[in-house]
Amino acid sequence: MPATIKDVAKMAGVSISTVSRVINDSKPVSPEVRKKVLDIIEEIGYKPNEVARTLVTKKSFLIGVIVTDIGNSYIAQMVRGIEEVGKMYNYDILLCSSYGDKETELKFIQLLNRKQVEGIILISEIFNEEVKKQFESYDIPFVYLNRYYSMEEFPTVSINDYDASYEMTNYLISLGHKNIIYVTAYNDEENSLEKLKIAGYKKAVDEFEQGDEIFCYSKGYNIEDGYEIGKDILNIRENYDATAIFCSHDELAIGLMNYFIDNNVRVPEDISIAGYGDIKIASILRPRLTTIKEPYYDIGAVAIRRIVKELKDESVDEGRINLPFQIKKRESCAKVE
Amino acid sequence: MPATIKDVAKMAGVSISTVSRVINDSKPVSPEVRKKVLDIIEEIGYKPNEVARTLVTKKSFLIGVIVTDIGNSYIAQMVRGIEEVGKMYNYDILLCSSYGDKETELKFIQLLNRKQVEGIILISEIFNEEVKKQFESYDIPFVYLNRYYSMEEFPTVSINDYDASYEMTNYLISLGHKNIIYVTAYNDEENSLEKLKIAGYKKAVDEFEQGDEIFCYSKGYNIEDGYEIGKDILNIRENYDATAIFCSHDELAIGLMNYFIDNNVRVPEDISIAGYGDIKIASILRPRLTTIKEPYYDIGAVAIRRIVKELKDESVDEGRINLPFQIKKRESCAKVE
DNA sequence: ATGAAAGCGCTAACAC
DNA sequence: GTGTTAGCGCTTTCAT
Repeated sequence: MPATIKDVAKMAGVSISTVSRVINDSKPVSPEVRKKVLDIIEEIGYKPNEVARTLVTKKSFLIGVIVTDIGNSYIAQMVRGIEEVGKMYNYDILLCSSYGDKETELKFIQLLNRKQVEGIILISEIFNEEVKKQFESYDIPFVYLNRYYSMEEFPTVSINDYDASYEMTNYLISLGHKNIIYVTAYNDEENSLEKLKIAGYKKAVDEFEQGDEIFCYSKGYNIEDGYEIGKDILNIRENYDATAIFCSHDELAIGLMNYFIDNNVRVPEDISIAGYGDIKIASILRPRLTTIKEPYYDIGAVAIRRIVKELKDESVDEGRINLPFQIKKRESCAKVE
Repeated sequence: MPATIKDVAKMAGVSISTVSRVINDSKPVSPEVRKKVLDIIEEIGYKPNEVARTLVTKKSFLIGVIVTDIGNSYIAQMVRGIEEVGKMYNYDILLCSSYGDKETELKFIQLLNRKQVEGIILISEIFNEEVKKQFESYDIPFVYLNRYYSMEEFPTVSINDYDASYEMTNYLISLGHKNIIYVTAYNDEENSLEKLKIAGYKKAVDEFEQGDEIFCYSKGYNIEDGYEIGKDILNIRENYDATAIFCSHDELAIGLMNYFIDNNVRVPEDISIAGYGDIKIASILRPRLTTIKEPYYDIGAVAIRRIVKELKDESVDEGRINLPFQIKKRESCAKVE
């Protein structure tokens, strides 16, 4: 059994309140007594029990983070941001993985509440409306992070996808590309962020007036999905005289690039490819992927910053916080000769 | 304020002990009373406070995990294994990042103890002897995971690096390679696992009798370090007539491959490259990297399994647990013509 | 089968 | 400046 505050008090010949005062610096204690207590603490290696402390102070210094899968590099980056900023305010991270399951997300929200976390950040990849009700019944700050879907009126932090998509398309146009294929798995889902991204792409193409809107639909947003549509893309390229591809996610672009390498299509000589996200691997690959940098680390950092603020009763910006994005111009996109 | 067990008791017209009994199924309760209590719980949405529970039961159902950086994909994989298996036993993960700092590792061990975690898994990349003393003063199960250094007598789980390195070298030899360069950042550090890996490489080369041991030293084990030694490697290749490179870590191999691509050296036509680890990106790159698969997910899974066992007072295998590895034969290594 | 009461380790009035 | 005491929300004897 580890030593308790009682043991310290007894050995130091003082009351437990005095011990509490010295370890918390909460009230003045005479220098001699303070030293005595500190010595005993050192001697027996006493460490305050944070659980007992939490029970009375109502402060657990714990933030619950529910992720889809920490194995996704962009999620890992977000968690890094959360963890690192959280630490600045003495908060620790309770990590749970939902693996994309609705019920699991819900269950973890409950569990984290029972564990008395002071706030929750949900990093999801699905649309789960029930999460709303769940949170309404609890009274702790939370932030909702989702790269694919938006949940209305939910505090979140991201980038302006419409602008980002618009800018990237314009960049491609500025390179001399006329017909640009937009690749997505969008399937008319109500809350999909793809709506915005597609709108941005369309706007740029419309304004340009010289090219067509061309869409190619993948099964999903993973590398394999990108690889699978490689053949379709090649056909579309012939039919529409397309010279560039704008993928709604880096993963799709990477899968596609691999398909091209495997089939002797040169990037960017034969075709240019742009992605969306700037996941870690995007700048490691050859050619390096031109893409939109979503600041994952910062998104996590701002998310927890918001929670900490709310916990301190400071004013918080309502709803969505948009962070700046960047167009990363790299070798996968070239000028049209 | 959330409802407490008292509220439930009052509303149900029973004592708090009875409520406790129904929520824990710890002792028989008459069906009518049970139903009444359950109804009230449902009605007011009562959720037991796990912190209060922990204070009396001494079970926090929390495992502390200290990582170097969750942004490293292999670490993320380990954490996945820990989290997923932990969940099977109702354990949650308290995640802390040390970013490779000795003092931070130590501080987190203390912090986690104060938070009453039931076990600790330390995923480190440095050699930190003080961790030993730290753990000796606490009395909770722990596992030490480190891809670079070994800590004697510490419970750990990994692969047999000597065997793995030996097998990979032999595989390269079987492909017809005579002179194989071994790339490492090994600098004579006492507890480096590189010792074992180098020994395995040497053994295979010695037994082969037809090639030379050739070493190339990088500054570190990261992608950039691999890229930086590209020029040296090319020189060594000329001088020693080397046809294959065995990198002590995938990251080095990837950096090197990028250097080659950037300098028009073809892999595997001009030179073969093998890595060590099988990090996520190894099988995404083109050519896909031949490497040794360290089962990161399983390593994490076994680590927490060990802790849970110890917590249940089941017998645990002492010290090191070695998991099987695999030689992943992919396109970065080819037969010598 | 149920309730009263002690106590987990700590903080925070409240006295003195 | 220091000690006494009442909880925090819960589990767990111990009676009944």
